[in-house]
Amino acid sequence: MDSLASKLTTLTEQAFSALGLPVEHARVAVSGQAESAQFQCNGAMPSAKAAKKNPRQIAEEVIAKLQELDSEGVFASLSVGGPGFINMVVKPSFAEAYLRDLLADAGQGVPVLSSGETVMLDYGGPNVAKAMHVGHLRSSIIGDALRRMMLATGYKAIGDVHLGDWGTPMGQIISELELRHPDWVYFDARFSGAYPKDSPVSMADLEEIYPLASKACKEDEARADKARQATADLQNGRAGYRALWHHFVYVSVTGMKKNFDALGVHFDLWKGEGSVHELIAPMVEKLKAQGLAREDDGALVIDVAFEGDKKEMPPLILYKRDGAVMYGTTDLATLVDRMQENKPSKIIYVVDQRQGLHFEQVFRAARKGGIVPESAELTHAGFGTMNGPDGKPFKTRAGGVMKLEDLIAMGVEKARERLKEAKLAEDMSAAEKEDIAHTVAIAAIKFADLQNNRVADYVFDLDRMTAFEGKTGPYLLYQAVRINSLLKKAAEQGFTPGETFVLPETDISLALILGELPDQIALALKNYTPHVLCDYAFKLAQAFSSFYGSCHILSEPDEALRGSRLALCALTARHLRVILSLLGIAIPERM
RNA sequence: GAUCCCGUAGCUCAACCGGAUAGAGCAACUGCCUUCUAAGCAGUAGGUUGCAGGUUCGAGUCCUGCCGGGAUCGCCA
Repeated sequence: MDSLASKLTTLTEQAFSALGLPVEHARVAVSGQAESAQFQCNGAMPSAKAAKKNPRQIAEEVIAKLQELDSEGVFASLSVGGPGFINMVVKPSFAEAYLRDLLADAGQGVPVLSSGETVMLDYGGPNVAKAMHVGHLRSSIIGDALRRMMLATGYKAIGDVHLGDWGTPMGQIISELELRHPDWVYFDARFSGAYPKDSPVSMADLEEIYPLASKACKEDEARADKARQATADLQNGRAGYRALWHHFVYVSVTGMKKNFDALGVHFDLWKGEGSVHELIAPMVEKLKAQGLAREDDGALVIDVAFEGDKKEMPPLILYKRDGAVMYGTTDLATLVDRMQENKPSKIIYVVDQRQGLHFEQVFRAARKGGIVPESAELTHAGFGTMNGPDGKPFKTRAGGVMKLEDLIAMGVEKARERLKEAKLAEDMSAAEKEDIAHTVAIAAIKFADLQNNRVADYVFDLDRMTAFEGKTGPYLLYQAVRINSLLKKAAEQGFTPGETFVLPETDISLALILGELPDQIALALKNYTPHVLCDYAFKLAQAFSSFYGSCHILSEPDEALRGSRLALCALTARHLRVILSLLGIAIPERM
C-alpha cells in the first residue's frame, strides 16, 4: 500500500518525464503550509539551473502538464507559490477513493519494504550474574520496536539478545566462589564425574557476589590476576568452571525473561558471547593465515586503521596477553556465526553510542577478514544515555544503579495512582485494574523512550511520562480506547462503519493524515528512528480528537456520512493499533 | 591533546534529500462538559535555532573557525 503523497508522486513523475525534467525531483510531500495547500512538490527549483529556466516558469509548465494528464480529476487546484513551489489540493473524491482502498488493504496500510531479506538485530545485551538495570531499557525497547517494524514490512527479522556471558566478570565471580568455597566439587581439577544439576548459587547470590568481587579485583592486583586466570581457564574449557558457568547463565536468564516479559520485549535467539567460543580459534587461524593478525606486546591484534583516517584507530585485540578473549573477539566470531547460520543482508546493533569506536573496529576487522561481505549492511544504531530529571545519568536516590524491575514497579505504582485520581477503571475487578495499570505503565515508559531521537541523550522523568495529558503513551491509549468504545456504542445502536467515504470539509484533514501511514513507517525504518512513528501516532490522535470534537457521529442523520465517519473512526483505531504494535505498545480493551 | 556527538520557546523535544511564516507537549493565560470517555477540544502568549563568517535562488540543516556540554581514545563490557 502506497501513501496518498506517493500516489501523487506517480503523477508528477509522469509530468516531469514528459517535460524532460529529472524525475528524481518529482517527489510530492505533505505540505508544510496547511493553509495554502495539502501537498507540495519542490522539484521545479532544483530543476531550474540545468534547464536554464526560471523555476516559477518550470512550475507553471509542470502544472499545465499535470492538468493535461489528470483525466481522472485528481486535483481541485494547482498553483505556484513563492520561488517555485507547486502547491496541490486534491478533490475529496480522490481522497475518498484512496481511503476505500486503504480500508480494504490486507496489509492494514503497512508498506511492503522487503521480500523476505534476513536482518538480524542485536539488542538487550543483558549481562549474566548482574541484575538488569536502566541501561538495558533503551536497547531493549528500541531494538524490539525495530524488529517489529522490520518483521511487519516483509523482512525476516531475527532478534538476538546477545548475552554478556564470557568476559572478565565471569572469572571474577568464579574466583570469588573458589576463595569462599574451595571445597566445592567444581574447583576440584581432578574430578571427572557429573556435576550437580542444581545451581549452588541463586540470582540473589550472584547479584551480591559480583560487585564485591569486582571491587576486590580493582583494589588488589593479585586478586585481579586470579580472576584473569579464572577467565582464561573458563574460556579454555576447564570443566568445573564451565559447569558453574552454565548455572550462572541458567539462573540469570530466568531473571532476565521476567524483565523482558514485563516489558513485552521479544527475542528469537538467546545466544551469547560464549555461544561462539568454538568459532574463535579457527577464525583467528584464518586471520593469521591472511596475514592480518600480528603479535603486539604479548597480545594478538588485528590492525584496522586506514591510510586516510582522521581519528586514531587502535587495533582490535583478539587475544589478551593472558590468552583470554575480549568482547571484540566474541563480537567478530558472532559475525562469523551469523553469516554462516543466517546469511543476513543487514545486521543492526542497538547499543549505547559510547560503543561507537568499538563497533567501528569490529566492522572494519570483519570487512578486512572477509567475514562480512561489503554487500551486507553493518549498522551501529547507537543511542544516547538516559539521564535523570537533573540532567545527570539516571540513578536511585541513594546514588546507585536502579534495577529495571524496580523501575517498572515504580511506573506501575504511578499508573495506579493516576488511574485512581482520574476515577478510571473503577468498576473493574482488582485483577483487571492491576492489568491496566501495568499496560499503562509500560506504554508510558516505552513511548517516553521511543519518542526521543535515538542518538540524543534523554531525560527520564517518571512523573512527566505517566502524566495522563499531552504527548504520552497513556494519552494514545486513551484515544484508542475511546474510539473503540464509540464503535461499540455505535454497534449497539445498529450502526456499522461504511465501506466507502464521504469527506466534507470537516473530515478531510483527518483523512489526509490517515493517508500518511505508509510513508511514516518507511521513514521510521530508513534511519532506524522509531520516534518518527511516535510523532505520527500523536499527530493522528490529535487530528482524531479534533474531528471528534467538531463532528457528532452517532447523531448524524445522513446515513452515508455517518457510515463514512464511523469508517474514519475504525481506520484511525486500526492505524493506532498498528503503530502501537510496531512500537511494542499494547492497548487495553477498556479503561 | 585528538576524534565523535549534542547546543532550537522558561522546561522536555520535533523539523523527511537544503525548501515558504522553525513546529509539538509541559508550565502560563482565555474560552468550551444537560449528546459519542474533558486523560479532551478551540484559542492567546512565548524564538537573533550557542557565536562569527562562508557556500546558493533558498541554511536550524552543508563548509570553516570559535564558545559551551557530553563521550571515546589497547589488554573492562
